[in-house]
Amino acid sequence: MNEQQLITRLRSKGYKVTPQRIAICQLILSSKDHPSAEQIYQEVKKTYPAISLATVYITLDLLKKLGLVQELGFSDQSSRYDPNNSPHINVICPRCGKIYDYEAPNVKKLWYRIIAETGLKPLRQRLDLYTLCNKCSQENPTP
Amino acid sequence: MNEQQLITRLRSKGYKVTPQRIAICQLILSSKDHPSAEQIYQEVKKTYPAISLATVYITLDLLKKLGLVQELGFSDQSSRYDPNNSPHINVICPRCGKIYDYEAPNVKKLWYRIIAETGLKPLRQRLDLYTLCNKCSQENPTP
DNA sequence: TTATTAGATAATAATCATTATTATTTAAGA
DNA sequence: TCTTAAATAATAATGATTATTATCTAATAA
Ligand SMILES: [Mn+2]
Ligand SMILES: [Mn+2]
Ligand SMILES: [Zn+2]
Ligand SMILES: [Zn+2]
Repeated sequence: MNEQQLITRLRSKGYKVTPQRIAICQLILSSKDHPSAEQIYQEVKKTYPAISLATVYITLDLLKKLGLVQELGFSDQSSRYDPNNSPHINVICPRCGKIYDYEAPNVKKLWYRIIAETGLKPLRQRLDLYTLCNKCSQENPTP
Repeated sequence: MNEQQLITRLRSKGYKVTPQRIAICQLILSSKDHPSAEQIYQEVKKTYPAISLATVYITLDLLKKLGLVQELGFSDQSSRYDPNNSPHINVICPRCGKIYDYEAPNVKKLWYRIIAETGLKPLRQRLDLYTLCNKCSQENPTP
C-alpha cells in the first residue's frame, strides 16, 4: 500500500490526513520486525520531534480498526504490531523478543486445510512459533 | 497428571508442597477454559478464603517454569493460562474472550509438517483462531 | 517430638504499559 | 478566509502484574 492509497483509505473512512498519521502509518505498514509502540514513537520522533506517544497509540488503534495491522499482545513484553494479515508464522525468540515472519505457500495451504476441517470462519489468526534466535542460542547454550 | 504425580514433580524440583499450591495447580491443570489469574483466585478462594492473589501469580509462574502451563498474553484482556502444551488451536472470541481448544490429529500432523519445512526446533507454539462465538454472533449480527 | 530454617504466604506498595482527559491546534469544507 | 469537528500534545489516571516484607510453615534432623 503506497502513500496515495493510504490517503484515499483514510479519507474514505472520514479520517483526516495529517503528517503525523502518514508518518506513523508508512512506518508500521512497511515494517518487517513487528515494532512496539515505543519503537515506532522513537523512530517517528526523528522526523517529528514534537510527536506524542499518545498519537502513536491512537493511530495504531485506527489501523487496527481498518484491519491493516494486528496487535500481538504478550505477557512478558509490550505489544508488537504486525502489518501482515495473511496466514503466516511469527517466529519469536523468547529471550530477546526478536520476531520475524515465516511465510511459505505451504503454511497458507495447510492452515486453510485446518480451517476447512474446523468449519469455522476466522476473522483473523495468530500463529506463533517460539524458538531461540541464533544470537541468543549462542550466548547461553544451556542456561 | 494426578495429585501424587504433581507432588512428586514439585518435590523433585525442590519446591515445597503446600495446600495452596496443590489447590491452584489442581485447578489450572484440570481446566478447559483457559482461566485468568483473577478467575483462578476467585475459585481457589472458595476453599482457601485467606489466599492471596500474589500466591496465585507466583504459583502460575512456577508452573510456567516447570513447563506445565503456557501463559497466553493479550492486548485487550488479562493473561489466560493454558495447561495444554501439545500443538492445538485456541479458538478465541474477540468480543467476550471465550477460549476453547480445537484438537484433532490433523492439526498436529499439519503443524509438524510446517515445522519440518521451517527447519526450526520450536520450544512451544501458540495457534490462535479468532472468531465470534455463537452467543456473541447472535447478539449483534453485524455491528 | 521438638527445634531449626529456608522457602512460602498474605498483605500491600510499586511499576509501567496503556488509556483517558483536556487545552490547543489544524485539516477540510463552505 | 472562516468555521468547526477532529486531531494532537501533554499529562493524569488506570489496572494488571511484580516487588517487597513481615509472618508463617513444610521439611529436615537433632
Ligand atoms: Mn508477523
Ligand atoms: Mn488451549
Ligand atoms: Zn534472541
Ligand atoms: Zn463471544
